[in-house]
Amino acid sequence: MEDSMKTKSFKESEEVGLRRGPWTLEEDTLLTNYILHNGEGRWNLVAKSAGLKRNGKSCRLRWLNYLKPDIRRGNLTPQEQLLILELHSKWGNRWSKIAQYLPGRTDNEIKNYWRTRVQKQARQLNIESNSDKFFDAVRSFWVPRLIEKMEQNSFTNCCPQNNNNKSRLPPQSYDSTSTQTYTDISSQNPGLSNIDGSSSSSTFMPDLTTVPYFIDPNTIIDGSMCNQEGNYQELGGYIPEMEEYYYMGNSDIGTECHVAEAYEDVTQDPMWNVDDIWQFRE
DNA sequence: AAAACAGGCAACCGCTGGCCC
DNA sequence: TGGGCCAGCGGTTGCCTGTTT
Repeated sequence: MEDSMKTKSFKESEEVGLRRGPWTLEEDTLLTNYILHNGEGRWNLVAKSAGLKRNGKSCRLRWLNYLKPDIRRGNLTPQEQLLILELHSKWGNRWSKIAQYLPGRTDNEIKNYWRTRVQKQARQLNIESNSDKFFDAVRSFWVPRLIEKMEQNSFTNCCPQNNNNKSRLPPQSYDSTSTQTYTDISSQNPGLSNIDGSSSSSTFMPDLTTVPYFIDPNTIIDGSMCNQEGNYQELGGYIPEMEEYYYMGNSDIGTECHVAEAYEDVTQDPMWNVDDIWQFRE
């Protein structure tokens, strides 16, 4: 970005007395209270009416990315990461479109995740993050590990008797040449067809009948989740085009619901081991 | 203990398209 | 039809914080 343009914008903001930079608690409160009482409406009007010295754009961004009550914060779950990988393979950098499939997550958050985590992994392999080679690497190594994490988390967090049992499932070894199959989510969700309208043939998604989606990190239990009242509910995701949630059925969970105390932060894990890196660097 | 560095993320920017007059 | 306004989008920047030296 040219400095001259930046300077111009900055001066323009200053000339009309608009604030920039990080939001204060007071500003957050003003904006939140105003929107809760009056709705979103026109953002420039919102900014003025709420008594904020911000432009409408800034208010909109702050509300949508931070203040909105249904925003989910915290690390992305393996399920969400899988979905992002899948959807990005279909749509590329269409962050807002991808965000529609991750309730409570913002396009900004997903974009940041991609740029900081995914592109970092690509750099480790010394390949372009949008290249076929990188997608191959993701399919062969990253996805299986995410699934492994999901299974481990599910196992760790389920069933009280298991929590007392120090043994763990043996780590599954995923061979990149294995015939493990992944079912295209688009075959079950019309809204997820490829951009060109075809059904996907090279997607990352595991079989939906075995993998839970949109697990709340704080309420995982054996492939299901507890609502705030502690009641069990099955996992699902929101399909914007159909304006409905889909659910992962066939769960033979008991009715007792236990909230997991901790959730392993899989986003910090390196997705490749040394062998993987050598294989893709040759 | 302090400086340097790196990573994460909130916030900004310009561009685009839709709507209205 | 064209100009102005606005919302939404994706790209980029820069600050803050944690880690390393």
